[in-house]
Amino acid sequence: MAARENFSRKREAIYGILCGTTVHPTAEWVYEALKPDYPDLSLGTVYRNLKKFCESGKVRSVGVIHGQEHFDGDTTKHSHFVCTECGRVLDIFEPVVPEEKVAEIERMHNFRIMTEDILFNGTCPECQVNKAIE
Amino acid sequence: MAARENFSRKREAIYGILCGTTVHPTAEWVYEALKPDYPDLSLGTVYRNLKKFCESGKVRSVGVIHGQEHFDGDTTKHSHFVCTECGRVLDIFEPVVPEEKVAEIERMHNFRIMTEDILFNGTCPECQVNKAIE
DNA sequence: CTCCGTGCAAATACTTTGCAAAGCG
DNA sequence: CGCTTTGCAAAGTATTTGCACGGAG
Repeated sequence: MAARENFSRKREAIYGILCGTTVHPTAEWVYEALKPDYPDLSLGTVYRNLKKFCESGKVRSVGVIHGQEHFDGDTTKHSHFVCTECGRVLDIFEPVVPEEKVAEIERMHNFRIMTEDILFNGTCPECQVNKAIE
Repeated sequence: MAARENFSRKREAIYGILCGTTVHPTAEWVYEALKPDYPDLSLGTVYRNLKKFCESGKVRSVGVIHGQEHFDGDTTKHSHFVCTECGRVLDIFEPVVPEEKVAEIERMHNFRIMTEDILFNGTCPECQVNKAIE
């Protein structure tokens, strides 16, 4: 490899790209996106770091969509929309579950709720247009 | 095999067990549960039928949890709670997302929303007790 | 005979892991 | 030097698929 680009350089890059995109990438996507700048990057490293980020809470998993896990560098509370046509994952920042509803469920079932994953499925604007054209 | 238990018998059994349990099983679980009664059942058949059920809408996927897809024979609208300790998946029948909220999001983003997957993560009553004991 | 459903095993797809080499302080 | 991070390739796990056979109409 070139010279001295080890240590956290790659890790930072992985984290950076996660925070700098809104596409909710897969490990593969991150790998491909970083390869030009880090030609010797390995997919295993991407997986390892993504896992680490999730465990430490710096990154959040959107869930497994079409067999691949998608990640999100934005850990603030928000929901997602998955287009069943193109597979795109989009953000929904409007709150959808009232706080008191969660508290109520915790009380009724005696659950301790830590996080919530809200996923809407349907057709995104672009794909609605495309379908209309065909 | 015994004699004449082919055709849709196994398919019915798979569907039946999905509707008759509340554990939100994986393919593997269904396979194990049915093996005593259908010793020649194959895992591939379970996967094939689960997929078919999901496509036809008779069964719903709860999502991939700990690397395995979980299914639900109850397709009425409800949410789920996943215990991060034991992995259990429990039902929440209280509505959590107000209808009008969904309509509002559809309008604002121009999405066409077909389904929603609501997943809460946390600790179930049993595991809270177990953790308290340790 | 034809079609559908199946068992079995091979093939995929995604992700994890062991190990030795290399970076940083 | 000791600890961390990585590349690489092998291993692992979950799921899908090809093919030939068996049962139903």
